[in-house]
Amino acid sequence: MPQSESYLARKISAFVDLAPRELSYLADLEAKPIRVKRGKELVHEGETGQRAYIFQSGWACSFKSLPDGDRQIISFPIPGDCIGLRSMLLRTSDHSLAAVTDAQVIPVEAARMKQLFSEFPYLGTALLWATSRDEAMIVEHLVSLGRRNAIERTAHFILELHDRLQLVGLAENNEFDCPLNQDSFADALGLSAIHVNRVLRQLRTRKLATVKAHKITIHDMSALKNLASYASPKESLVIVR
Amino acid sequence: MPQSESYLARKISAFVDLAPRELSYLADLEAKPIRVKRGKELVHEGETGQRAYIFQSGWACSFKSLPDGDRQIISFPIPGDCIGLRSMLLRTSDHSLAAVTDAQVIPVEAARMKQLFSEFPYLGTALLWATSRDEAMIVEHLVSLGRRNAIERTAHFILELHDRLQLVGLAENNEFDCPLNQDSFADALGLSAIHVNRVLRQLRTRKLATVKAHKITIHDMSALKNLASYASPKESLVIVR
DNA sequence: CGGGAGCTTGATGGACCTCAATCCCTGTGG
DNA sequence: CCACAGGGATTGAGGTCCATCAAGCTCCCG
Repeated sequence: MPQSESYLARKISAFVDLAPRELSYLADLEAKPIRVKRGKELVHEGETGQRAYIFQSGWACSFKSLPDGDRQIISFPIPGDCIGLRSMLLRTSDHSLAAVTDAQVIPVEAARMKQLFSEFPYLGTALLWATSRDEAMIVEHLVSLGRRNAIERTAHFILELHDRLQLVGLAENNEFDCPLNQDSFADALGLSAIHVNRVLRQLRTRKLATVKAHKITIHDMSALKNLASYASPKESLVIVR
Repeated sequence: MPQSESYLARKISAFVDLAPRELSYLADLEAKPIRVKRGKELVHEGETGQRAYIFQSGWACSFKSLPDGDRQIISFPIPGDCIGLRSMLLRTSDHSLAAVTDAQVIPVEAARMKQLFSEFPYLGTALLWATSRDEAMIVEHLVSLGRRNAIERTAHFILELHDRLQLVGLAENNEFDCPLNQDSFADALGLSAIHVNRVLRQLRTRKLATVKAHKITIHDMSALKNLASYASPKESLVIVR
């Protein structure tokens, strides 16, 4: 998308007002995205030499692999997300990061990030806030895996995707593009792909949501939220300038 | 434990050298702990007005409750842990925090924390690093819930507890005190208490570990690690002073 | 000595996995 | 235009893991 404002700026601006200087610094930072092919592994688990990534277009997934070949997907970064801010403090990455679709990303070196925090502390705080929000979603994901059954878990996941995409303007009329196949769903939800299929069919049959052909449509938002016991995140940044 | 140095200082010092000024600031910060009774809920989900807590003694648990009464435990804060640093940026807390045993904690107001970060940035970074480490463990917990079966999950959990306690000197000879009952295990591991019981019996029978009467003993560390596909965290702080 | 919380064990059933086969769609080369 | 291949989606059958229900047990503490 050709745009005057990045997805990240849009996301942050939904909650706090950035000064023109901050916006232009951000625009400068995001000026030269790197193109990444679908399937490319940006970060490999255990790798050293951290950098953060700001996603401008495309989807990715962060995951951990187990010895038996299984993998658990932690989250799906989407445009506007800033990945790896936390693990910049750790010597080695605790998870892998791969592009799900062709994507454009901004790699941000640790030194650059330090500069951002010292020169634009409020912008830095806003970034931290945005990533804290993502961490909170990881916790919610953990709750899903621990205490929700397959259909609740799937419903919750769909609603979460919807809210995240809506925040950056990539969802409209309870509908959004989604490049994830049923294997990806399975690896995120801790289910088998086959069972994901059955669950999706059930959601379709019950006229709650349709997942197919790279597009997800939510037919009955309130029933779906009810099924998943889903509460929309309504946080806002608490630190004042 | 009567001590000249706090658990938090000990944990941080295991990885980075703090200056005497930083250590004394920390000691000052931790001078007046609050006593908390077993079962006391320090933070309630959805509550506003955040503060952080540094644990000096006792165990706690952070968890989220579901409408049907189930709960999922996110983590068990132990002495030396700093809780709620992340959620200080969010208006409302995304989870509850309750004391599992009688405990002593240091509540830290947002203003105080800001002061710490501006006056002792390196100490602040070290704190962030320590909490990042905890976040990484939450991710590992998520992987357990998604992709490990009951016995692997339980083994992994025990090993994680062991490593965390060892780091602050609360585990010796593959043995440590643990106030958690089987219900707590169940709520953390996403299992029923009954199944936890069977799994623990199996661990005992297979001479891997014994969990009983507030004490956990690991009999065969390498076999247990192998079963859980557990890798000890070996991070260190990457930012230099 | 009584009560209660937590632990233990058995039996049954359901949710979800695994294996296997078929089908559909899309892209590719002849 | 068609044949073909391959990834993904779909459906069925059978088995496993773990939840649930129900009951007794043990230990601690008043």
